[in-house]
Parts: sequence; C-alpha cells; structure tokens
Amino acid sequence: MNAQHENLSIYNSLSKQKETFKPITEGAVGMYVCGPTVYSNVHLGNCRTFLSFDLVFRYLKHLGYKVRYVRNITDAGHLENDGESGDDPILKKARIEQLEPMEVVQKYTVDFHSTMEKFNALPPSIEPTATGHIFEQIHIVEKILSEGYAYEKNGSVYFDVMKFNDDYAYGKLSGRQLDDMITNTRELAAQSEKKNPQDFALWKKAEPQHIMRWPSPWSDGFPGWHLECTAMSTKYLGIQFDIHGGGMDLKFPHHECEIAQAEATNKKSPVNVWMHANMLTLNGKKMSKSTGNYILPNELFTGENEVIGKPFSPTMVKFFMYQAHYRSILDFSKEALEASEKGFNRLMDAYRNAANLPTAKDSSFDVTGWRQSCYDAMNDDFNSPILIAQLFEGAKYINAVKDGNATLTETDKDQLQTTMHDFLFDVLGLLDTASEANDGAEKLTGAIQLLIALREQARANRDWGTSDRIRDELQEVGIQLKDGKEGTTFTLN
RNA sequence: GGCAUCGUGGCCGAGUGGCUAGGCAGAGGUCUGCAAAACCUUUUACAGCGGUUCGAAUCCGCUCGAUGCCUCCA
Repeated sequence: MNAQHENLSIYNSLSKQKETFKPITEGAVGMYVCGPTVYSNVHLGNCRTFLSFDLVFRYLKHLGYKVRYVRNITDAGHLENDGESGDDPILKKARIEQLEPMEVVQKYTVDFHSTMEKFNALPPSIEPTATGHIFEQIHIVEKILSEGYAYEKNGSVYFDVMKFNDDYAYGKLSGRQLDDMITNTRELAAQSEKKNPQDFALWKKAEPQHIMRWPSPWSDGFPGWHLECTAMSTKYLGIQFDIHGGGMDLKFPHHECEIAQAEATNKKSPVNVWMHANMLTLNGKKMSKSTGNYILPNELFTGENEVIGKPFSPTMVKFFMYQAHYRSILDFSKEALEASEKGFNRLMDAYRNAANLPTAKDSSFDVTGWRQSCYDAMNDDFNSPILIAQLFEGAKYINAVKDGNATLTETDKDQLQTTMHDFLFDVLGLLDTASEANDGAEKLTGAIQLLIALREQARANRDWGTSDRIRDELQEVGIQLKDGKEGTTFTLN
C-alpha cells in the first residue's frame, strides 16, 4: 500500500460531508457505478460520469487498493413512466431501427466500449448486464414481498414506500420527506395500480406486444429499473460495500429506491459512501438525449459538429473535464476547450523535457513537498483541478531547470519525473499523443527533418524566401516549426 | 409548488473566516534575419443588501439570478 492512502477523504452524498475513507476490508475496495442504458450512442455528458469514476478507480489502485469495480449495462429497458401507456426505450428504438432488441443492445454496447477505450478509461472488473441477472432480481422481489414491503397487483409487483417508511427512512439520500412528496406530487392520472404515487415497480407484467419478457411467479414480464442495480451490486460486492457512484440525476429516485430495496431485503444500509458526479452542460443546460441538447464523443473527435466545429482529441477532452471538480457542473464550449488545449500541450511539452534535465549538487526547490501537494489534492475528494494546478507548478520547475534558472539533484530529478508520470498517466489516465509514434509517423519525422535541414541551409545563405516558404507551407498543412536555441523542432497540429 | 445546488477577475475554473489557486486571453520581457513557438514576469475577483466577528468573498438571513431533481436520463 501507498502510505498516502491513510489521508484519503471522500464527500459522501448520504452524510453530506467529507469523510475519511476506510474500506470495509482493509486494503480492498468494492465500488459499484451505474452504467449506461444502451439504447443510443453515449453522449459526452454520460462520458463525464464514467470518466469521473475512472479517476476514482485509478487513484484507488494507485494508492495500492485492490479494487473490484462493478459497472452494469442496462439492457432491459424500462418504462418511461409508471402509467399503463409507458414505452420501453430499447423496444422503441428497436422499432425505429428495425432491429431485434438485443441487436440494439449489442450495437450501443460496442459503441460505449469503443468510446471508453478512446478516452483511455480502464474497463471495470465486472460489467454485468440486467438481462443476465433476472433470477437474482426475482429473488429480491420475493424477499421484499415476504418481508411485507411490496404488494402484487394484476401480475405486477410494487414497492410499498409508505410501509417501508414506517420502519426505515425513505428519502434520506435525496433529503426528501415522504410527507412533502405526497403533498407535492405531480401525478395527474389517478388510474394507477399503485397504492400510492411514490410506490415504484419491482416487477412489471408485460403487455402482449412487449418482446423482452421473462417468466416469474407473478407474470411474464420484466424487472423494474431500480432492481437491477440492487441485484448486481449485492451479488458481486456483498450486502454492504464501500462506494456506490453514479450521475447526480440518478440520486432520486434511482439511488433512493436502491437503498430502500436493499434495506427491505437485508435490513442493512447497503453502501458506506455514495458519490455523485455532476452534470456536463451545453449552452448552460444539461446534456440530455431526450431534449437533443448533447454532443456525441465521435462528433467532437472528428470536429463534425455544429456546436464546437473543431476536432479535439479524447485525451484533451478528458483533461478539460478534469480541470473541473467532479461535483461541480461543467459547461462545455469551444472557447473553454481551446484554452484548455493550449495548457495541456504546454504541460506535455514540459513533461517530455523532464527526462533530459541537467542535474546539480543542490535542488533550488522542494520536490518532496511538491509531490506531497499532488497527493493532498487527490486525497481531498479527488480534487483533480488542484492536482492539475500542481502539475503546472511541476512544469514550471522543469522549464526553469531547463533554462538554467534552477537546479535539481539527481534524486530530485527522478522524483519529479516519476511524479509527473504517475499523475499524468496512471492517475489521470491521459495519453501522450506525441509519443505514440507509429511507423508512418517515423517516416513523416524523417521527411520533416530533411525540410528543416534544407531550411537551415537556406537561412545560412540568407535566402529568406526559401526558408520562409518551407516554414509557412508546412504551417499550412498543420506542421509547425519551432526555432529554439538548440535548433529547430516541430509539432503536428 | 416541493427538495437541492450554484452565482469568483475578459473567459474557463479551484479554494478558503485573516496567508499567490491554476489554465486561457491581455500587458511587459528573453530569444529570433523577421516572425511564430517556447520560456520568464505581470494587471483585473469573489451577485446584491443586511447580520455575526477583531476580521467574511468564505458563517447566518433576505433579495435577485441560474441550474438540477420531483417523469426515462450519467
């Protein structure tokens, strides 16, 4: 274990404060994160949540924890509302696209995985699907029925929130009082099978046209949305586990219902630390599939979109997101991305220089203290913006040493370089795009070196026409020459 | 209507009861054939009004504004 693990504190949505993190089992962490519903391409807002928890996963691993990270795939689809005319988004999509429901699921699961890979997000330890855990879900419904916190009506089973609230507290995560919810309900149609509007479906009888259906003691039907997460989290992590994460918009009702289901089943609060990642907004409004206010990752990577209109690499986008704290709302704009991109390139340039720094007998700054401040940042509820600010400090040191304005001992140089590497690549999970040289890139490098040499010759002959032409025309195709003290280098834009 | 969050300098975005966030842009400088790039230095702040306090942008109240949830949503 890394000694730094003692100091990690995490903001717990349940207690509404930062708490020192102590896993149930020493040295091991169980973490569950609500994954996507695979009925369309993941948009960038979805990605932010998964990237936030990728950071958590990576940092916990960096601290030396053995982490079991479970993130589900919701492939069963759910009713859009609890009324009789509800429509399942996966079925709806299947109709529109003329596909089998499982074809829809497969198509968008592949898209999701490919997008996560582009972002260099680590795959979870287990990625269970809702349809693969129907039995487990049925067992939970049976248990809740036998405990008396659910009732059956016409082949469907509903969770009895009122009854549950007599013995436990419903609403403790989202800070809602059941009384307030009853007085302020927006439910319009009263022709529901439910005893109370707050009740939610555990099992739903399928209408004849409903294709995705499974047999159960109550009817041929399908499980309620909240049930899958309870089933899969407790199956793989135990009836009590360390961290449960998800997007802020899942706090109510989804996570509230998960707590209720788990408590009704096991009589224990299932999760020690609830973490909620905040929304990514576009034009000040939440990105959302249903409103159409969103941008897809691939549209951003290629630049083929009207909102941003310029390509940004996945690593760049990830860096941009990490410059804001995961609990803050972040607005997405071209201006903000461009500002971030310049800083990112500067940081990467400095990192590349770290390996070739001269060393001296003394160091003119406190590398150990700086390294500690990087850990302090991450230990303070995964504060990636502060961490990045510290990495910029590191870059400043590197540049100063490079320019002969500061000194480093051999040991400190190694520590500086290692720390930069660890946080940039292991913890933040960024990719050094410039160092991903493949065969084609090597050939290109050779060709550009030749042009640089020709330009040097022209400059030596004071043939500015030729030298400027080489420089300017390379610039036009996206290759920028940089004249420095030790000769000319280049970057690909 | 209910519950909750937020309002920081030209922009993005941290943090904090008294001590420089950081990035981008702007300004100045170093370098350069000229530039660009790079590097160094640097200006501008805490929505409004009250209150608590030796001291608040940071705590409390109110006002205004924005957002999220209350219906599928990361």
